[in-house]
Amino acid sequence: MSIFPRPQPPAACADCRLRQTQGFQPVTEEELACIQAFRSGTRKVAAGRAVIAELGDPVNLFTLYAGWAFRYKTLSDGRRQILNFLLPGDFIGLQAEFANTATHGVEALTDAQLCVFPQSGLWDFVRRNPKLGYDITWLSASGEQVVDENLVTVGQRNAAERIATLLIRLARRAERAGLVDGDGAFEFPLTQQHIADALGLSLVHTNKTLRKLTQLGLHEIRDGRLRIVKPGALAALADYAARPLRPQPLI
Amino acid sequence: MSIFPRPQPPAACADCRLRQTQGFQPVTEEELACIQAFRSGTRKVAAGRAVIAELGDPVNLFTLYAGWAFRYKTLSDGRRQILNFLLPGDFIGLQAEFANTATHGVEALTDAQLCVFPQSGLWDFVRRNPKLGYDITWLSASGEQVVDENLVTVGQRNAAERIATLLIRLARRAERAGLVDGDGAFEFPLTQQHIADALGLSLVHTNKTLRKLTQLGLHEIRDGRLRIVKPGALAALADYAARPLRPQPLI
DNA sequence: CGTTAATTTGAAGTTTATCAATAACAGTGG
DNA sequence: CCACTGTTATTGATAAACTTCAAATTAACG
Repeated sequence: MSIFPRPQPPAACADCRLRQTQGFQPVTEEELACIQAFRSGTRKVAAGRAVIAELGDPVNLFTLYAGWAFRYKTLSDGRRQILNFLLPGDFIGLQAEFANTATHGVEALTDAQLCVFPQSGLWDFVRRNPKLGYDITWLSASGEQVVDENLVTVGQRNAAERIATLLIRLARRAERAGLVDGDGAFEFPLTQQHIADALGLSLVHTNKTLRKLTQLGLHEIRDGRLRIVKPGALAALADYAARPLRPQPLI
Repeated sequence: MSIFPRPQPPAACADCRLRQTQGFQPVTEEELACIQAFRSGTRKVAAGRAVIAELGDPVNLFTLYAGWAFRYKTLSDGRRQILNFLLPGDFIGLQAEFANTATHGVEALTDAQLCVFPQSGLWDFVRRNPKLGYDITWLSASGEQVVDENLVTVGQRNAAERIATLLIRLARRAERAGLVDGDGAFEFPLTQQHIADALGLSLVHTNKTLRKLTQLGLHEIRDGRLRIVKPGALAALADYAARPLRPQPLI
């Protein structure tokens, strides 16, 4: 029995656990019905397995309901770049939808539960409910912002700054997703290899730098959980100006 | 008189020079009318001036009609990351729209001509014409793909590979935008500093690496124009698999 | 022309990668 | 419960890539 349960999405979207949190925008009854009608099912993906294969034609869109995942791209010689991490509520598969073929893979970082939507139904869904189409644009634009940030991090920051930036941003997003518990810690399923691949660093250098930050007392990783110990110091290192994360649409 | 004229957008969207090329998806009469009604004017921005200020509340969306621009973010100590380059037909300002405050700046790389749309009118525009809303999602998702690629480049490739990747991708996009002339060359307004800022390299190292590629005969930059001399060799260096660029929606 | 911006080059210094190995840990079957 | 096995984390040593500093050359422009 895991300490991090991964509940299956309920049959009725109205009972969605995520919608009961502050992290997501409210919807009308009618919108909820549209979303429910659009959803074709649910799926469980085990940790380490593909949600979307890096090559091949995707046929589904997903909303991550529980667990963690990440988007990545691989070069032909095996080098892998993690583009971003996905948390509950994130919408998956849009880029592929508009490229008609997957341009990146999505892998489950933990066991994950997903809501499934048929790719072929997207246009119809948007046509019937422009507001939800607008929400999808919102999600797409905000996904791009996350990647923008990551590009700045990888392009301009040194190793310590990169790690500080990653930790602090994940903590913010985990907070919005309601994953942070009473003592300020949250599940942190990334291995150092994931961190390295996300930040464009070697595994060894990632380890040494992470260790340095730990010894400075900036953060703690124990039992698969991360706690930010000195938010101010980490934020300074990351050149991070806190702005409140806004609730996001949930499809 | 410049060798690269920057025509002003015509009064009627029906006369749009861009729509006469193969690079963009066709629209119906009705859609064209919606776009025309959405457009609030045109604007000229001189090379080096801001299209969207990095801080502050943006009030407009734009389509780049002629000229080049780039999106960027700056850290508080001045380090700058160029997120991507913008070519004619690219839509500008979506991310800011959904963040309600600019999260990045957009600067004209050359003199630029733009079509202007009121930010506040976007929802109404989408509501009236879901198909065009869908197109905007398309543009947003495809913008994210470009940034995805750049993140892979900066995170995983070495200096020579980064430069090869940048040159080859810009050449592809320039081709789609109809900017490549008979002898396979196109306007290339980037300074080495821009290249460095886009690739996360120092100016000096960018110069030395660029020079090395030139001496290998892979490309030529002369009189502000770039010609790819050995596409195959450049593509191999960039681990680039050519896939035809699809026509994009044009708002 | 004269002035500023952009490019080019050499030399020295730092960061990060690579190599090689060990230690800690998690899960499995006996 | 323990040995076994594969994954993950840690550490030291060396090499390579890249940055920084400083300065000269070339190009662009009013």
